[in-house]
Amino acid sequence: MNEELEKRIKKVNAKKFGDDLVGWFEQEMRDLPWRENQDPYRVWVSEIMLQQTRVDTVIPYYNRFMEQFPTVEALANAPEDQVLKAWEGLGYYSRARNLQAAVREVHETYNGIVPDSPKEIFALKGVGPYTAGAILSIAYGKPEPAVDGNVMRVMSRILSIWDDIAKPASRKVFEAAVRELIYRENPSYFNQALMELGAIVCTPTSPSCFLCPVQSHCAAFAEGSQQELPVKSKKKAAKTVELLTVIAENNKGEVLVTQRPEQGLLANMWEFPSFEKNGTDISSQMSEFLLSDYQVEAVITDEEWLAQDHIFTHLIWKMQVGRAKVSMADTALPEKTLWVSKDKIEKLAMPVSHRKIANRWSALT
DNA sequence: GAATCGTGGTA
DNA sequence: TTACCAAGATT
Repeated sequence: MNEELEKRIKKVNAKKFGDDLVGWFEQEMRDLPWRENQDPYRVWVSEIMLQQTRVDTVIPYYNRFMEQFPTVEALANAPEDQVLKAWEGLGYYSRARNLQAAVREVHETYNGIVPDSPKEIFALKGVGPYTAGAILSIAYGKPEPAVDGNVMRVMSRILSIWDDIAKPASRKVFEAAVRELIYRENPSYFNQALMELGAIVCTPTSPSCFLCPVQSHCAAFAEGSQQELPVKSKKKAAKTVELLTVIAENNKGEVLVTQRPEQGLLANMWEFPSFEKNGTDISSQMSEFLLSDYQVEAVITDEEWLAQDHIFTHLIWKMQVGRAKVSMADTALPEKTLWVSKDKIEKLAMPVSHRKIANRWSALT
């Protein structure tokens, strides 16, 4: 941290800043399910779900999840496919697998008690610097920084910090700043208030400075630079991949599905057989694919192909979905491949694009 | 340090 | 429509 910034931090009246911020939070905080109590497990689950995900999106998932897996023990003992299914639609599915792996470690190593030391919490799978600080402060009241995107935005304005917040190294600057300013009377509310302020008042575009409880402490407001902060570099555009996807039905009304590899994109999720398009003879590509990869003989039916896009952050799938009639192959299927009925396909965890395709297939009655 | 890893909402 | 955004972690 440079001396310039150190000087600005010293100039902030930390006591009054905390009083103003936490006082505002006590008045304005939203009534959210994970604020019901300070159960470390409940706090933990909420923080994992909230990673890169909006509050409104998380709420219904969180309520269902806590009903299904109310305790460390319940989640530790649950089948993994059930946990993944509970996560369906939330995205970043490694969060679900890492969470369960970490919960199992807490169950076995810590007798079901979420540890309260920075070193032990940080060592848990899926728990990084932000989440460790969030659990320590919110569940255990420890004065640890919890620096997320909100906190970087708010503090960049309060302290006029022009570091590029898209760069990983910048987080440390903000952690150091928060360490100096943290409200030791109530670290939990202080951290939550910084995030709440970022979500409600100190928004990315057109912040509502006129109703900000810490306006008088804000360097950016004083110099009129709140619209220019934080500095955030742009990310590169997503690549597009063209896929062919097949709804392959047998004569029992079942469809072929396969489970993705346990590493990488959409790990362990179920999907309809798909492959990268290579040319214009898509029907023949598809029957060759079914034969070579699944030992299934099929006739591509002569119906119109439907389009389904799947937009990721760094990737776009443009999918063309065809249907195939399989003359019942009693030969064994490859590993992690199944014939499933409409009832069964609902229970599998699928990414949104394939879930939409499944729903369209089911609607064909 | 840059790339990877989802999804739905919004300007 | 495009681009960006949202309580980040892992590789």
